[in-house]
Amino acid sequence: MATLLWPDDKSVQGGLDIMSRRRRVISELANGKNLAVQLQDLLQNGLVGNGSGLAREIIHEILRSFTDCLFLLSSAESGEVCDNGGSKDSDLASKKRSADSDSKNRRGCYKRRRGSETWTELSRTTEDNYAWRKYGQKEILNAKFPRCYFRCTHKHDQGCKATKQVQRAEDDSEIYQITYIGVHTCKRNTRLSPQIITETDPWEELSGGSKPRTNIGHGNVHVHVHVSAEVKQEHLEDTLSDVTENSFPSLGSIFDQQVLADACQQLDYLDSVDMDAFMASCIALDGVGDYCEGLL
DNA sequence: GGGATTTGACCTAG
DNA sequence: CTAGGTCAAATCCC
Repeated sequence: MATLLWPDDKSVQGGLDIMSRRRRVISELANGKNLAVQLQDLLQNGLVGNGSGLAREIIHEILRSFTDCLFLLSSAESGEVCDNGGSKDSDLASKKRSADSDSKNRRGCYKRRRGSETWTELSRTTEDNYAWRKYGQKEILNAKFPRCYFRCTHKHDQGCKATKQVQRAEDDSEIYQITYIGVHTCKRNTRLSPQIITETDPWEELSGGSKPRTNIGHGNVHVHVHVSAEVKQEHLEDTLSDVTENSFPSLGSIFDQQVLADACQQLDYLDSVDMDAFMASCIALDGVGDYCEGLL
């Protein structure tokens, strides 16, 4: 599914026309469907050799495909183009050069970006398959832990406006609430192959320390409905409700939440999955793709 | 030396 | 007025 070429920043920010968007959605869905079929074949033949790793890669691509489709569809619905921050200088160097009056007066000039392209995940890891650069940390009122602010590493070289905020959950400090704001418009070459979720202490990483600074991820499934194996079912259901009811209101009816929940859970438990159930999940996801395609 | 992080200042939205 | 989001100089680290 690496076949989807993300447009450059301008084309996204300027808004894709309906036909382009439609073509991309169809392309993504077709790709997802093909991958689901590949996965089905793979599973029918048994996961011998490195089949398990391959299956995992295919799964991640399928999930990413649906994620991208949802983004395309949701932004088409709302008609919004998140051009926030457009008033900001995008060129750090020129900002420095223009110095003094101008740049200093503009410091802090920004628009808050919380809009329809915002969603929240609960996860035991702060990592995902993107490269993030931390740009701030704030103590939040009545919050036990500070909130950390990340922007895409490619903000300047590719104009990617994606940001995320990471905050430890109050009640369960093992869980991180990750709010993603904006869609990645950078090219996907920064993404790594999916990897296994690790048990490292992400907060230690956030707070500095000797670990690598670039948050290039482990397999924190990049789908709105990410579920790490340890997150409880109610978290999953909350997230699903949030996604379908708030982020994609008119898409909500497409998804049988339980079907998706089961599917996602099965995908995360690949190692110990019941193959029949897993196959059913793949078919369910494939069905979602068919349904979307039918709508277009 | 260059890229990433830290952190106080700055600014806006509510 | 204040909480929260961002900037950017200083600092860290490879």
